[in-house]
Amino acid sequence: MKIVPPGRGPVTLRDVAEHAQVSIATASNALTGARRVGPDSVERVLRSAAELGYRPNGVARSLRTGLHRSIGLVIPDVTNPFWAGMVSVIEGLADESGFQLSLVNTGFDAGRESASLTRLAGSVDGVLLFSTNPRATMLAPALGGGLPIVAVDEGFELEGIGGVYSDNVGGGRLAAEHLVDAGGTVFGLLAGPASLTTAAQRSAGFAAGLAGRGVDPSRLHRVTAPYSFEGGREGVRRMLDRHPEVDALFACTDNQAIGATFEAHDLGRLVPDDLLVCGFDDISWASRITPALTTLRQDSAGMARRAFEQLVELVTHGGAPEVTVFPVSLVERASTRRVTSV
Amino acid sequence: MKIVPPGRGPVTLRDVAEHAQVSIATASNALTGARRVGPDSVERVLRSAAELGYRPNGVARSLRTGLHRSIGLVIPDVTNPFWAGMVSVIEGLADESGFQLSLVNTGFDAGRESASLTRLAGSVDGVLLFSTNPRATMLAPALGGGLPIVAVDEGFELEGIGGVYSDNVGGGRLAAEHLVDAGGTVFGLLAGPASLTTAAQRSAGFAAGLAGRGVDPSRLHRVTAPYSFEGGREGVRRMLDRHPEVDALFACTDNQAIGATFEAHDLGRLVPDDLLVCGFDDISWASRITPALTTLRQDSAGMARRAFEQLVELVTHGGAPEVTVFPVSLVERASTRRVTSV
DNA sequence: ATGAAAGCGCTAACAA
DNA sequence: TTGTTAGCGCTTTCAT
Repeated sequence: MKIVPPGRGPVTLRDVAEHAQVSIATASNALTGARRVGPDSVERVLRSAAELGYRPNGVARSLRTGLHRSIGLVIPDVTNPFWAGMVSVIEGLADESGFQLSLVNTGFDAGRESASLTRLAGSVDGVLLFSTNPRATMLAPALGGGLPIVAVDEGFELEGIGGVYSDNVGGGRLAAEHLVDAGGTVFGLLAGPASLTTAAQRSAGFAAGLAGRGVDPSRLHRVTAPYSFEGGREGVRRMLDRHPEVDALFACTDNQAIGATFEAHDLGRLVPDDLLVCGFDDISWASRITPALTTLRQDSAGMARRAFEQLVELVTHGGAPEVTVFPVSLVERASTRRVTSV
Repeated sequence: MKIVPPGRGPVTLRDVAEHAQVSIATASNALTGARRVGPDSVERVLRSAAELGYRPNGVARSLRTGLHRSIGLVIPDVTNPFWAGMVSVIEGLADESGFQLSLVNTGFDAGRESASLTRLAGSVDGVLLFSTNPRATMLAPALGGGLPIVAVDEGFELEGIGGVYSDNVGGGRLAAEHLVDAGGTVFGLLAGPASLTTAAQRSAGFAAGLAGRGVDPSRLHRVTAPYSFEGGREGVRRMLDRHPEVDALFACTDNQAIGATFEAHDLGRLVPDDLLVCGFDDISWASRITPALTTLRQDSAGMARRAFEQLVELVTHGGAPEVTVFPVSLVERASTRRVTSV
């Protein structure tokens, strides 16, 4: 069982061919099934390969075929539970399909994003891009190579690449309507960095939703903060400092919403009684904290799957890039449910 | 600026050489600095390369040199904040050193772990293995290839591979002593799956610590549960169901401890007054929940850095594998601080 | 200091 | 159905 050849390194296709008494081409075809091979030969080749412990050299194969069976995953922050969940789903799918996953964590740095894209171009067949939305021109070099890209979650303003997004505008509107219905009168919007399309869209949807409910713009106060727990803490502090009359808060992200909830608590403001809070994402921690967080659920698993499948499609059959928008749904929990409700 | 050649694909070294009027070998050497090259040639080559937009083909280079400038990261669950944090640190270091990162998420499946190791063997220079601890024999094929491996966090019982671990036994002991000091009288141990070395070691340390404090073994009750929030919930339910007299709980993981805290709350047991709770890891959520969780802090960033550096050392200079053990420290918070303390 | 050429392991033309 | 052979793009002897 351990016939691993003498001194030298790994077994090559040539070794297998010799051992099976066929040409190297036949060995290759028997293994890959690229063209018909006599049943007897195929049998011998398979046996030899197993016996010698042959492992095809992927690098050589890549050099020859130009394919890598590998995709890149460019993400702003693995530490964020929302993205971590999607990474997990995508990794599972990639593994099933025999693709490797090259992970890049940009830390919201647009420079790293474009740099990694150019670097990945040489070693992956395509990339799933959770963009920090750098100007498209920065990415021209990477895209010039015709690297298939599917943008996910965070929008990416460029023609010719696929996209999988949530209905962020609709979600923002739902949040606004819900907060009004729950008894909010003065509204705080904890937006994300301006460069993030999700932040821009959710904010826009929120403002539109309030307007639709007849809320005067003067009753909407906006603050910008990073997409993180600490961002939420710090953001809400600024918000309540400047506008203590705010009694309903929409955060563009659950991370922020949770941070805001804790900070509000530390500032002596009870959620939901003194402050209604609504987040976005529905990460698992949203339902764990007290009070449980009302939020807009994104179908992250569905988006991850769709994005992966579309990328594989682009890579293997080279179809036309598509854009898919997933609906979001309101998940009502304690953070917007006042006991003293009407 | 856009002299990218006619119709065909990417610029090759040959193109650069021709443009610079030197041999292909000289072009290579000018670019990599492998051997001395006349200053004038080096100048021309560099200019040509820049002008043509030359990007070296990493695959071809790998085939020739046998190096990939890529490392594998095999982890049980990216979704777990503790591991996600380490992934983030490692990714940053890899990027700095010009290594790519191939991520594998095993989902605690030993089969996937060994399968991925064999697959990675062909495309990375080494791997950081957060093992689910399959029998070492399963991995023989992967290791036969002489693939450099550094085990991290979860121990891996095999000679000849590096390791970076926390002092899990010591941590377990500290937890025991602290819970005794905080007023615990009957102890619950929420252990992890038997296959995980961290679970085994922390449990052993905990039992030893109790014994050291003169606690009779009959006052220690043990339950096994997955390393997850839900595992913690479900585990503590079983625990309190069978042994309602338990008034101090040690969970092998913060995730479990937090789940346990919430479940205890739902069962009407106040933490810390009815139940002291101590976790392990010090993930960021530990200090966010109410009551804030007492836990054993691991130096995850330090471990990640050490592991990465050791792996790079093994890959580039092939030194001898080492084992490093990091100390852990008790972080005392509200979950073990009774108001009615002595 | 430079060039010519071999070849890493594999797949895909082209022949037979 | 099978074999022979030409490279994929690069690094690296071996000559010069």
